[in-house]
Amino acid sequence: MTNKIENRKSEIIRIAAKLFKEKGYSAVTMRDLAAEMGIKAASLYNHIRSKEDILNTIIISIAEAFTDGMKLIKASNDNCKEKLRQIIELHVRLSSQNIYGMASLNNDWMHLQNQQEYYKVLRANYENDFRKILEEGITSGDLINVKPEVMLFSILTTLRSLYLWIPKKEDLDLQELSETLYQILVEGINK
Amino acid sequence: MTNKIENRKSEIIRIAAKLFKEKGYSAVTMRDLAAEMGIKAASLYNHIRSKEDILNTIIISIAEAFTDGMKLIKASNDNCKEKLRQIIELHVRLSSQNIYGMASLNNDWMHLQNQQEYYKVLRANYENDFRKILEEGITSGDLINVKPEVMLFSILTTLRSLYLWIPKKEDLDLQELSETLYQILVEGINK
DNA sequence: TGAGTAAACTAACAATTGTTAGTTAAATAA
DNA sequence: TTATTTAACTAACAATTGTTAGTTTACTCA
Repeated sequence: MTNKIENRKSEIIRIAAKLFKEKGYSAVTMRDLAAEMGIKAASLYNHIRSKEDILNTIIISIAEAFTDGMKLIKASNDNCKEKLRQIIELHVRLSSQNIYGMASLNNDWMHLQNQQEYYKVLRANYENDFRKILEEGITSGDLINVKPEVMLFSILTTLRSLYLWIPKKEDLDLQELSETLYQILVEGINK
Repeated sequence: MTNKIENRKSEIIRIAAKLFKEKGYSAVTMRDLAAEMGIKAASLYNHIRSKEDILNTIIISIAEAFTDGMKLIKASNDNCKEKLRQIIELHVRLSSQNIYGMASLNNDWMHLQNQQEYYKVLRANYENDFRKILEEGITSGDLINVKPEVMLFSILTTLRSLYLWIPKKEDLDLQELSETLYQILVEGINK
């Protein structure tokens, strides 16, 4: 059954993502990964094509999930601030579901070879969609008139770093986190 | 003269930091670095002790600069929001002065060996000082009553990622950037 | 001029890298 | 039972890694 192979492959990719988060893609050897799996390095190749193949799978699947999420938000008729709330929820959800993989997405995309250009297109499109939402908010008067590029940078880097922080809080309610982040990012911390 | 050695050593460290930013510490070989310097790999060792020595120098010097900056801010009698303004200015200044090195500080500290514990102490102290300033602001009623941990995470990750973004804007006035960031991070983007 | 030094070089090293080839043991399907 | 598949193994490879040893070139200063 292809199913069993896929399960084992998924397991390898999950463990690999964990190691990539701890040390970065380049510092993790196939022998490290194999040891963590309790097998020999050569055995990994029964399940995956190459080390880079693992990185491809990790990064592209998450990048496409963000693309899909943004597509839904874009298509809705909600106003700017409601869209921002949904973007925050999207990041909280995907980051909590891919705590390990988000590290590769943020820090190791430059080690992609075949898929690097595709990844960059997805990322650029995502940022453009995000920027447009902010610009609409400024135009409509919902948001303050500040350079949207700085807004985008500020909010997006916070959301992109969630993976570093979510696992530290076991008592964390994700919906509550989304709301707190909305408050801080959109309404500020000033009283 | 020690001066000439130091100059050449500084040059190596600067180029190394640039390469580390592009590919990460582990993916940069001593031959890559030498090629970028126009010399052979073995020649590097007339100036530096080891690859790790380069990383130590890059990371620790910046981490200590942040520690020094925070010490001054802590010691002042300014109120919470004024301290926040100064912290933002500190990050903008040090990030613009160390665009390459900030990447190592953020992403490659785990490859430190001798100095890793020292680095972690500096970082933990910095975060604690930052958190206390936020907690004082909440207590005094200057800031909204939201978990300081989430505030800290949100603001600090934005500031820590400045190095990714500052170089893209050549027309950027750093004082203006600090003010815009203060507005976004403290007062929010909601109108 | 001669001594000392800074900074490059060539050659080599032992260890580690990702990966392939071929084999074997156990589970599954006929 | 027999045949097939899954998933591990051993052994080895060519390339690359950080680093050392020893040498050479060119500049500085007494």
